[in-house]
Amino acid sequence: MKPKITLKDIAKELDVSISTVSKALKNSKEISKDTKDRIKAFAKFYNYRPNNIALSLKNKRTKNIGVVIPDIVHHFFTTVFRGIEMYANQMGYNVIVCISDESYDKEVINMEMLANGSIDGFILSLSAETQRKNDFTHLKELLDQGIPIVLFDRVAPEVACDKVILNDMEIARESVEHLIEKGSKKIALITTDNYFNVSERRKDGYIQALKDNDIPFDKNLILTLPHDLDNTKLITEFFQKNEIEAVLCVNEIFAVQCMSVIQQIGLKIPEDISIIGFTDGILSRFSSPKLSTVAQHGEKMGGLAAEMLIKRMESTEVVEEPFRTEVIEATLIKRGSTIN
Amino acid sequence: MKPKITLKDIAKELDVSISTVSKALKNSKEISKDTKDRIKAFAKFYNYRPNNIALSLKNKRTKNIGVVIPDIVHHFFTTVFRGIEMYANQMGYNVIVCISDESYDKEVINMEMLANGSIDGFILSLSAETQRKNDFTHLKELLDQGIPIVLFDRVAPEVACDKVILNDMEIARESVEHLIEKGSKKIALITTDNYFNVSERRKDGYIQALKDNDIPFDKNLILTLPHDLDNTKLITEFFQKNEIEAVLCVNEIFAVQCMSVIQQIGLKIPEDISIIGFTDGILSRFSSPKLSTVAQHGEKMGGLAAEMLIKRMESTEVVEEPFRTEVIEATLIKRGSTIN
DNA sequence: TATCAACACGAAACCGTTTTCGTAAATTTT
DNA sequence: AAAATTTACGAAAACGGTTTCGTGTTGATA
Repeated sequence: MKPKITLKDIAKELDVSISTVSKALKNSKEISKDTKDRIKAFAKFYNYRPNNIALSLKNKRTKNIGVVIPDIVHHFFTTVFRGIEMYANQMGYNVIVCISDESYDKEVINMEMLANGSIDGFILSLSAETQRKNDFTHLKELLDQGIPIVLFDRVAPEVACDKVILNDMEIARESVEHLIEKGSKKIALITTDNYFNVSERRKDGYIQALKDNDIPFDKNLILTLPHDLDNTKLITEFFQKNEIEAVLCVNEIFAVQCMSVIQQIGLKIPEDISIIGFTDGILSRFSSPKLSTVAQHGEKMGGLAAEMLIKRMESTEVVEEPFRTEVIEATLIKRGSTIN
Repeated sequence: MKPKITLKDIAKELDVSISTVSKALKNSKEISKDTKDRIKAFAKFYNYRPNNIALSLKNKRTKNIGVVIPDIVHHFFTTVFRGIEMYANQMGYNVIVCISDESYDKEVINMEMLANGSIDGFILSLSAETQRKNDFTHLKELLDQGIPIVLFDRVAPEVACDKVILNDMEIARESVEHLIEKGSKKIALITTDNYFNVSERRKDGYIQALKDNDIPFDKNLILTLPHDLDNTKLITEFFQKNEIEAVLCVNEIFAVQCMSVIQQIGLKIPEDISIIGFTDGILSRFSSPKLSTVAQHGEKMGGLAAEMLIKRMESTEVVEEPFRTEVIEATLIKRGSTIN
């Protein structure tokens, strides 16, 4: 076992001072070529690398980004994370991940933990509970301490910081328009009450599309499901009770569950019922028929969030730039569940 | 903006020494109750929290774990990561993630980066390229420096460290046995050449099961596919060329692609052909019929890896414990793709 | 009353860097 | 030859903590 070598070790070994070693390795012209060569050779031989922790303490920056997401076993968050990691890595940053597990407390505790020097800034998506409580004091305090935050997807207007969101309402409207174009009038929305603002924005888009096309809004055509469970029974009842020609689901799991139920009932997709989901994950790509879905471009979103954060962290401007909210344009991918 | 407060700030303000403040906050009995109360009140009021970086430098431990995985947009790795994060968090550790993207260079660079003080230990799964090159000097060097490593799933015998693996061969054998029990003899294996040792172990199990049941091994019944692409054409050809009664796929994507092709051809699952996949992800749970699959218990694996790592990191034994290789028992989940 | 322990605190070292400043010695300028 | 400048390096402070080791002041003991 050969433990890491420090400047002090080199200094002692070569009988020079620590400062000389430090300067020599940084190629300072204060040091003679001779000495520099000796020191560099020695350092190289023993594979010297400066200690990140010491550097962090000295420089008051860690080159670490804290990422707090509600869940990692979830295609959308996974892709966003990938985007963050790739951009951050490229810029020489490391990423510390905490999973809030949709819990307010975990979100708060994790962020406070990391905020005490471990990271230079945060990227996060609010937990369900945080949205429900509408309590953002933890974020505000961090911002107050001068720690930059970028919020993505599940954001809150109450928090003054940079944000990256999806044009949820727009794309939901566009999706419903697509269904209407295919001749459907009785269009259902299957949604969740978990992700307040995102779901809300999608619902608004759904309603807007109906309005624009003079289709009366029927609240019975909206089904609100608990998240991620097996909702087969509820969905079956829903389809038996209502004559439905098309469905917009706020995620791909609901969508494939719908498809299953519909096919079970003996109806054909897309001939009898068309379906559109959200999240272009593997479920959408490998279902049969393939699911028309809203691609949320998670990687792009993550990349942009990281870019905004790093830009702010590295900014030397005395007067700070105003906060921006960037909108990622979602794409409706038309596949077999809406077209033949 | 109120910047973080330090011991020095408190000391100056209350006109005591830094050491007194430090001791008071740690409830040292060296300090009088009076002074302690004053200091604690002040610290509480200004929300004092010790700086993690300073602590790390002093204690020579960061309470950070480095996790290096080939890919995050992948159900299995995601669940393992979740297991790691949960256990680590509970034990007061944070997790720094790097994605090697199946690249040897990224794996090496990321690990060297983190090894210079940022983390106390690693949990990793080898990148495809690393396995191909069979070069583990980067791991050996880190171990040599006294940095503990736990390898999971994609491991290498050449590296002397703790490991957590799946009983791949056993469960593959068991899966094929299940297919044989259902009356199948012409059993195909659809595999990938990417993950050398894991795939190899599964293949061994497949062959073993055939041998145990006196079924001749036919190399034409093994289809090797490139990873994660749309292999519909290759699969279709494969099924047209060979009379197949059952299939074992080394992941769930191949399995649902198979199911698609088979249903397209007009055959019934499981009546005409049975299918078993690996990875109990959403694809398996939401396909129709539901896919029989090998649950790899990723969370458990991650939790165990984290437990082994933390145990070793926190061990104060002078003479180190011998390295262990723990085996996670996979479970074959029987669903509609093999039974009615 | 001299001795001694207990008490309550401060000084300083240390973790591993960077960086400012000071200063002998060598070299150049006048 | 004296003065000024350059060269090449070291001492020390700083980042924010912890911890060891004094030390002056009490109060108790002999």
